[in-house]
Amino acid sequence: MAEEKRITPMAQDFSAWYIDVIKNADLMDYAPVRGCMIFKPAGYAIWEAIQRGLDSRFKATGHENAYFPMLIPESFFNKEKEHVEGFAPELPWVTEAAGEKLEERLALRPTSETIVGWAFQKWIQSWRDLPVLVNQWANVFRWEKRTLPFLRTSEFLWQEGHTAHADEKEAREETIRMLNVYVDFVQNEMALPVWEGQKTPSEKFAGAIDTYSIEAMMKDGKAVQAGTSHYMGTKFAQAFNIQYLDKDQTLKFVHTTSWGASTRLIGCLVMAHGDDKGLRLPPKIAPVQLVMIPVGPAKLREKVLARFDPLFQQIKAAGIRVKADAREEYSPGWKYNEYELRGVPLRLEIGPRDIDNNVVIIVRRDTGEKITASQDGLIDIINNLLTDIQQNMYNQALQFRQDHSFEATTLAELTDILDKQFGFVLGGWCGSGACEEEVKKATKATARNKPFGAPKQMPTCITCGQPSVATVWYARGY
RNA sequence: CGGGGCGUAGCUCAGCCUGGUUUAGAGCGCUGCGUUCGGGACGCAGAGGUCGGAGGUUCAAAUCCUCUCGCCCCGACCA
Repeated sequence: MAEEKRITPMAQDFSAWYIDVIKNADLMDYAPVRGCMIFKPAGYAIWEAIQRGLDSRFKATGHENAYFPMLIPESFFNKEKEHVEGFAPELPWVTEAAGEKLEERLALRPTSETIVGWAFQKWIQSWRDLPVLVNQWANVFRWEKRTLPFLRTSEFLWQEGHTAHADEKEAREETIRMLNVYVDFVQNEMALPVWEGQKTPSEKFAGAIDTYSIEAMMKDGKAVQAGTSHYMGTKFAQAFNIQYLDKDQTLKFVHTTSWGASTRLIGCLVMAHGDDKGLRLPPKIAPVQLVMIPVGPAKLREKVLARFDPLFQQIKAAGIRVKADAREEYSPGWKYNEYELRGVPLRLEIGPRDIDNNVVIIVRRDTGEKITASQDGLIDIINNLLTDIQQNMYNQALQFRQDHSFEATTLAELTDILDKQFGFVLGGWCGSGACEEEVKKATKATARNKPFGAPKQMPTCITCGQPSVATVWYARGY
């Protein structure tokens, strides 16, 4: 028997499990530079699916794609104090080109507020120029001390939306609109429930007035910020002098927003849906939704393929992302394991007996259930199954989140819950940074966000017992 | 940047402590041929290494010493 690809059980070592899954599912490879990674085709295909889902939503809300340069002059960062303090420590620099030292060194962008601000200043003169609604798909660099594939890498891919508006009201509406776009995408396509809410001041984006996030729960109970949306007020407008002449004939600063989601969504997908057999992809995201595998003895192979091929064409023509794997050098059993590892939602087997009975065998990745399905009306059966898997995966993730959501009224309770059960803990917060800091020191958990529509209002601060100004989710995060 | 682990075949590693029968090995993978094929098949024959790099010790270094580069995991910092 051949050596099996082995995945460390999730319960034994979650980190090892994660690395095993992404390696065995062939999503990535390590790169020669520390903290950088190669997106292999299977991993990049997931990113493309995410891009499609988000991009169509951005277009539908009136945004256009643009592209700004990756190199940003150092002086740009010094124009906004909080921004530079937030990002300076993790910037890689270009200091030399064509064999000569540069007069001003250039940062590899960690985000593009500065260079977008510079451009907006040139583009905006009149109230008629507003709003400006652009998005870019790009790579950015943040030299983090510690890296983890997809979740935290020195270079990552993302989209960043940047908008400029005439007033605060409009800009704030945009901020929440885009937050809701992320909610819609992640919940409906990635089958992941999230808590949308506002970040506490200490967790804000460097340079923002208000930061909002969506927080998803991984299977180790940790939180991942899966998307963010920021209201910048006029901070960047003042830093880059983005002013317009309003209808009342006075010069005014624009109000800007930015919002982003990155390739860490792929890590979310793995950690929130995966199991000990490997990846599980929700059908709407899965690059391959159905894999077809012919089975049976070699002498009957022609008979099988004679039905297999037209069936494949029929399924493909119906718009289902189907892959046929009729390779003879791998046994069916090997293929079953391989595609389970890769997270393909449905597997279809067809052999001589099935052909005689006018059926196929369909196996669900989410439940492992084997279904004998008639070849007549097969397309409807597949489509219904895909819909059902999508819903089931969401329900499973929601159930998991409910099972790992708690509430605490004291720091001792919070510590106890996080140590014994892991998950998200709802608690009150008095508004002081010191209390947040204390929670962090005691539990390594942070205030993830102040959720909209919290399940319950917690009246007193978990740390100091004073009346709370907000109810927050506390959790350890990635 | 601290702590730990590790660099030997494409991959996972053994060999190192105690230097010399090792002509550097194993399993998987890879190539060729044949047999198999309903849950990770098998036989036979092959290809593949300046033992991460640089110095040093020695008659002799994958093995001992020094330096260096890099990777992974765990902490402090972050999407």
